Amino acid sequence: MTIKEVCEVYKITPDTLRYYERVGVIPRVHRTAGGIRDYDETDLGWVANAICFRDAGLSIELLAEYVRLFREGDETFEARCDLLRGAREELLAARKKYDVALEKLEYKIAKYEEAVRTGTLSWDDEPGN
Amino acid sequence: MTIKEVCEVYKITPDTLRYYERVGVIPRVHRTAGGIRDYDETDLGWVANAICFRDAGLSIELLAEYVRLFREGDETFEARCDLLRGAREELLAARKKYDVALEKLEYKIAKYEEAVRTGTLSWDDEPGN
DNA sequence: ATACTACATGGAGTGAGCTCCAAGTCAAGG
DNA sequence: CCTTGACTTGGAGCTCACTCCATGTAGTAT
Repeated sequence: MTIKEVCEVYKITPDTLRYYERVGVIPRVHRTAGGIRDYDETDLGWVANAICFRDAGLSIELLAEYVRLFREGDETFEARCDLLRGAREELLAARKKYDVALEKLEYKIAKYEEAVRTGTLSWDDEPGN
Repeated sequence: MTIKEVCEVYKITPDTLRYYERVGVIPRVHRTAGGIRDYDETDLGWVANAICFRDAGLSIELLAEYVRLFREGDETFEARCDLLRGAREELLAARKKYDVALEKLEYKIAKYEEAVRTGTLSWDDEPGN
C-alpha cells in the first residue's frame, strides 16, 4: 500500500505520516526496491494505533517511547505495561476534565435558551459568565 | 484578590493569567488605584471558567469570541448560545476519541498483564502493536 | 531518450499557547 | 529618602506537532 493510499484511508497527510516514522511514533515502514514506502498490514496497524492515540492527546514522545521499548524485545513487557497504565491515567484524567466542562456548558446553554425565549438572562448563581 | 493569590488557587502562573486577559479569554480585570490587578468575584468566575474550558481543549480563540460577544450585550444571546452549542459538539466528539483510545488501551494492558504472567505475548488478533 | 509524476530526504518554517525578560512603577519598611 | 520586592507593560522566545520546501530519484508513458 502506498503512502497516498494510507493517507486517504486515515485522512492524514503524507508529511505527517513520514514525520511519525521519522520521530519513531511508528517503526520504519517497509520499502520497495526503489526505496518507496510500501505499507503492509503490520505497518497499517501501527499507523491506526498512532492516530487513535494521538487523537486522544497522548504525546509524540510517549508513543515513540512505546515503540522504542517494543523494538527492544520481550524483556520490556513490564515497562511497556507501565507506560500504558500511565497513559490510561492520563486519558482518564483528561476525560474527567471534559465531563466537568461539558456539565458547565450544558448549564450555560440551558440558561441561554431560556434567555433567548424570555429576553432576559439571569446569572443568579454563578458569577461572571 | 491579588494575581498571586488567584494563581495559587487555580494552580496557574501569573504570566498565563495576564496572557488570558491580554488575548481576551477573560475580560479586563479590576485594578487598584496604582494599576495593580485586584480580582473580584466576577473576575474569579471568568478565570475559573476559562481554565475549565481550556482544560477541556476549547481554543483561546473560541473563548475570546465568547467574551467579545458577551461585551456586546443582550443582542448576542443567540450568537453566544450557538457558540456554546458548537463547543459542546466539539467536546463530545473529542470525548468519543478518548473512549476509543481508552478501549484500545484497556485491551493492550490486559494483553501485557497476561504476557508478564505467562512470559509470552500473543498478538493473535490485532496487527502491529 | 525525454518528459512527467509520485515518491524520497533533510531541514526550515508555522501556529497555538504559553513563558520569559527588560524596563518601569508603586507601596511598605528601615 | 532609599531600598526592597511584588507588581505593571510590551515584546521576544520557546515547545509541540506538524507542514512546507528544495532538491533528488524511481518508475511509467510517449
